[in-house]
Formats: sequence, C-alpha cells, structure tokens
Amino acid sequence: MGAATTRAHIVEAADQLFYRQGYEHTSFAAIAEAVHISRGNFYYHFKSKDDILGAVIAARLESRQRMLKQWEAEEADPAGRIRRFVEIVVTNRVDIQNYGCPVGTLTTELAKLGHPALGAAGGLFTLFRSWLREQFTQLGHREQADALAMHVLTFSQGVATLAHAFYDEDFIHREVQRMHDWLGAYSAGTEGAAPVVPEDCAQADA
Amino acid sequence: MGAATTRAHIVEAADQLFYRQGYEHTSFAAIAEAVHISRGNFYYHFKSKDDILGAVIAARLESRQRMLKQWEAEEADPAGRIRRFVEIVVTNRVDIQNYGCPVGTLTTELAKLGHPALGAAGGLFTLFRSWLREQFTQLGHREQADALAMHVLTFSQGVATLAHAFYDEDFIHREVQRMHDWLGAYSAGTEGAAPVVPEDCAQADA
DNA sequence: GAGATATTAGGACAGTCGTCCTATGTGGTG
DNA sequence: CACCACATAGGACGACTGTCCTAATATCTC
Repeated sequence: MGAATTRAHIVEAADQLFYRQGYEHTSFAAIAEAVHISRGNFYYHFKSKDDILGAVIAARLESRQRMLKQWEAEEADPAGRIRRFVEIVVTNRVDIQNYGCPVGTLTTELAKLGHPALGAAGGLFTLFRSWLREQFTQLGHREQADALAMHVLTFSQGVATLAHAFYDEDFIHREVQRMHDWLGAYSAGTEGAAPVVPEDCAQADA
Repeated sequence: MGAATTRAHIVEAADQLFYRQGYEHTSFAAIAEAVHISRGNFYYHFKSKDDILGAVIAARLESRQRMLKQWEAEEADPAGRIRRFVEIVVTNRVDIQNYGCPVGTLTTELAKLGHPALGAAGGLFTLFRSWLREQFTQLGHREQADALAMHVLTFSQGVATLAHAFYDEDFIHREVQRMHDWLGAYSAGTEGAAPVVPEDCAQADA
C-alpha cells in the first residue's frame, strides 16, 4: 500500500474518531486499530499526535471549501446559497444528534486543552463566516453582512448543540423553518426563485 | 477543618477546573493542588473521580435552581424573567468568551466520552427548558411554550459557542439586542406594542 | 534475481492517570 | 491523660498514554 494511501486512511479514521470521541479521548491505539496498522508505524507518516490533528483540520478545511465552491456553482442566488447552509443541520441531522457539530465541538475542546491548533481549527469558523458574509453582501446588505453571517452561525451552533443534547429531530426542523422565515426578510426580490435543497448536496458538515 | 468544608472546597475547585479545562483533562493532581490537600485524601470524601463529577453537577443544578427562584421572586413579569435569562450571556460574558457555556460544553464533552453522568448533566438543560417553558406559558403562549423555550436556549448556546470561538463582545451585545427585539413580539402588555405573532414571524429584528 | 529504498511491525521507554493502602496526625470525649 | 473516631498525607499499584528505536518486510530499480 502506498504511503500516501496509508496517510489518507489515517487522516480519515482520525477525523471520524476525533469527531465522535473527541481529540484527547482518542488514543493512538484506537486510530491504529481503525486503520489496521501498528502503533509504532504512525511515526513514519506523522511526527506526533498534534501533527495528525493538523492534517485532520487541513482536510476538513479543504472539504468544506470544496463544498462551498460547489454550492456557488450550483446555486446562482446568494439567498439560495445561504438556505443551503442553513439546511446543513437537516442534511446531517443524524450525525449532529449523535455527535454535535464537528466544527464547534472541536474548537471548544481545543480551547479547553489550551491546544496550539486552536487557531487552525478556528479557521473553519472563519471560512463559513467569510463565505456567509459574501453572500449577504451580494444580497445588498453590505453594511450588516458580517453581523448577519454571525447570526446564521449562531443559529447553526445553537441548533447543533441542543439537537445533540436532546436528540430531537423535530426541534431541528422547527428552528430551520424559523430561520428560513427570518431569511425571507433579507432575500426580498428573489422570492420563489430557488427551491429548497436538492437531495444529493450532502457530504456537508457534521 | 471539618469534612463538610473540605468536601465543599473540592467541589468548588473541581467545578472551576472542569469548566475551564474540561473534565477529562482535569487530573486529580490538579484539583488536589488547587485545594491544597494530598491526592490520596480524596478518597475519604469521594469514592471516585466520577463521584466528584456527580457532586459538581448536583452543585450546579442547585445553584441554577436557586438563581431561577430568585428571578421569580424579584421579577413578577414572565417577560422580564425571560429577558433576565437572555442577559446571562452579557452578565457572564467574560467567562463565556474565555471558556464557553458551562452547561453546553460539559454536556458535549460527556457525550463524547460516553460518560454515564451525561444524563445528569442534561438535567441542567432540562431545568432551563422547563423554566423558560413555564414563563412562556404564563405569557399566554401555552401551545408554543416549549418550542419558544428551545429557541431561547438555541440562542444562548449559539451565542456562547461563537463568543468563545471569536472572543467577540460586540457580537454578544448585537445578538442579545436581536433577541430582545424578537421577544417583544411575545411579551404583549409589558412592552406597549404587541399583538400575538405567529410562530414563523420570527424576523422581528432587522 | 540482487540491491537499495520505502514501508511496516512490535516492543521498550518514561511519564501520567485513577485508584488503593497504610501510617500519621488531629480534635473532642470519658 | 488515655482513648477513639475523624481527617489527612504520601507512597505503591497496574493500566494506559504518546513517543521512539530497531528489526523485519514489502516494493521498486537496475
């Protein structure tokens, strides 16, 4: 098996485990077992556990960036793009109810650990924030664009946290509906333009 | 020093440390150092680390319950009580920006650890949820009371997570203002303006 | 096929963890 | 003062952690 392949397998397994069990709680042995390689062999591909975390964060960043690019390609209307973002919590409702938001929970954990990779993980939030800001700007709300972007992020983080805590799917749908109604006030003129969310958009967050 | 006093000191120190560093990341040695007692002496007061966690959760529950009771005593208007709840993120903005929400972060961590005390920690969420539901019911929104309570919780969790991630105080104030505006539609009678607004007219703010 | 390189396996290492045991010290009661 | 339950200290324990080292194996080049 090529080194690049093994490395990718490690990152993939670590990504899942960090998400489901947390970074600190995930041991080298656990990742090794998931990838079916020996513990000692890790250090041929990564020089430390923090190094794996860095690779995982980079992979998540790239993945989300790709997702956003695709949305831009598929959806001409900025309001439709924002709606897609809001729908993430529906698309990934199962994972979210089970494990929370991969961005929010990782950032919170790294902050508590005082981990140096906190800044890199925060880049995921910044990525979404900037992208949402751009969409609101295109909608003509240049002045409030950043505040509106933060409000949408607030929504998604709040929903993810509580859907996780209460394992409540109906709650997700209610809050998403509320958010769509709220967004209506900011996407005037494009009413009825874009229908909501194709089924295969997924691979999104959480 | 009395046993009860020492026990209280342990719980207090553990509470702080669990909040700031997380439960798993906080070692016995760290708590011992904070309380200035020896490691081995812990097991005279608690039979395990989980036992300390249980005491911390119980203490937090009692503390929050006391807080809510006091609000009920000081504030006759249910709308005012809800506003007090919303203001938590302002009152505790320093801690929230530094460490996030004590309820949300603990619940998330325990879920990832698969810790048996997850249910007990979830009781904190349930406490707030029930209390908020009661206030909305008293405001005459019996039907939607629970959904409205969950919406307020969503707000507070989202704000706490992002204020923590971005360390942004202005953001907190903006979201709180938005929330107060939204609440205005549901607190008829106290605020002057006020016809009842259907659930999906949440775009109160702009 | 031989040799060099890339990749893997498995154990040794020091450190830390939660837990437990036992001896020491304390304070109040007869 | 002697006594005894309460409270504390400090170290020993096995298990686990991330890290590192070295030998064995696979893969590719000539």
